[in-house]
Amino acid sequence: MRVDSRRSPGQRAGLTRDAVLAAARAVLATDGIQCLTMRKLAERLGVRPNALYSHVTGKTELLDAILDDVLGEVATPAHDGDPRAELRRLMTSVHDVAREHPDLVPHYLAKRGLRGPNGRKLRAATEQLLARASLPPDKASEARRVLAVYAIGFAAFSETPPSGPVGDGAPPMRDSFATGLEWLLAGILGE
Amino acid sequence: MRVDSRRSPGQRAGLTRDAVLAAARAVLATDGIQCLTMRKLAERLGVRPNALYSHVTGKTELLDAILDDVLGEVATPAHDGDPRAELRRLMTSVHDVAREHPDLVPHYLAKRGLRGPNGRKLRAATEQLLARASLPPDKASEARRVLAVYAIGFAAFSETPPSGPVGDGAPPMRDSFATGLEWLLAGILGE
DNA sequence: AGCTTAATTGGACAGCGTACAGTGATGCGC
DNA sequence: GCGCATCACTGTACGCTGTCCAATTAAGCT
Repeated sequence: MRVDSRRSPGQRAGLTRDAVLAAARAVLATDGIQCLTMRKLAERLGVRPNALYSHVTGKTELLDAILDDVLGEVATPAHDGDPRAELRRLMTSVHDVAREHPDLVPHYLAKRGLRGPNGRKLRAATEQLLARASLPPDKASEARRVLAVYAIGFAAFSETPPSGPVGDGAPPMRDSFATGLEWLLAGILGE
Repeated sequence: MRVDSRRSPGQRAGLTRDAVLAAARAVLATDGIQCLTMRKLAERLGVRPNALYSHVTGKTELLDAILDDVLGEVATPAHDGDPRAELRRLMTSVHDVAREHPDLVPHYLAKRGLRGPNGRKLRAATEQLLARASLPPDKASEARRVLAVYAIGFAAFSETPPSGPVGDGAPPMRDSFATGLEWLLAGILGE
């Protein structure tokens, strides 16, 4: 991936916004968010740091874009399944995706909201499922918020539990997530 | 607060760890976490930045200490009340405190866990309430985790909602929190 | 072919957290 | 009360960060 052929000013490296995003995601996956720095990213792309700013307005926009990309990995619900089952699958998928990209969760929580297109799609899909479960719109948006908070918030706590001595009696995180999710669904949809 | 009298090396400024923490909390409250920098903090205390390192091992420890301080603001539950009501009050207090210190929430979520003494106290209190509601220990720790995730996670989403046009029909955040909390308590304690 | 546009470099700036060595007041043992 | 070790603080500096500006040149359009 690294192309460190020296270039004089004016020479092009053939960068793309997508290439930058892909490289950033690679760094994120292998080295963590601490190492995702403009300079390291540029070095990996064989480019001076400033070059990135031709394809990205800044670091936060970069992170926003990656975040929305990742949100696209969430499994979209079927249009005809049982709403309760689909909601369960959808929120579990959200939770799983969040856990696969732990470094992004704090950034997501800091930005508070699903601003990108994939995020909006996700929000719409959730609300549609709640509507199909015949919740009135205001109840639906309330429930959607509760579910989103729960799914993402849980992911924030899930990684690297301190895990003192081996197996401190607590059930694995994902099972705890499923338990709480059932409670919430019961409250939202009635049992 | 600012004492910018020049000092030559060797002269003392009479700093205390508590003074540093207090000043940090003040900066946090008035200017936000972006402005909470070692240098700005030192300036406010009329001191060179390095001086802080005599009372604090680094910035992250500083934040940890503040975080645990803040956790001390949570209202501790009564020892004899109805467990369900006490749990409701306790988690609402956690949520309120988290909302009052929004900048700390991401740091809390990044650290994942209640490491300081106040945090441990909080955890113990919650688990005790759950035990008094006659949950077996493993169920109790699972439920505690679910509740903590919910209360803190919700706070992460609560501040400055994008709030497009005035009043977009969604109920206020705190009410949504209460609604979801009832759902969870119903699931945990049975209804 | 000429001209505009956009990608890239070189260099720089301000800011960050923090380490190291020196200095001198403070507090403790006698 | 004296001597000495400790510790809080300054001065300086290092390496790192995100980002801006001007100069350079390739690519694309007419």
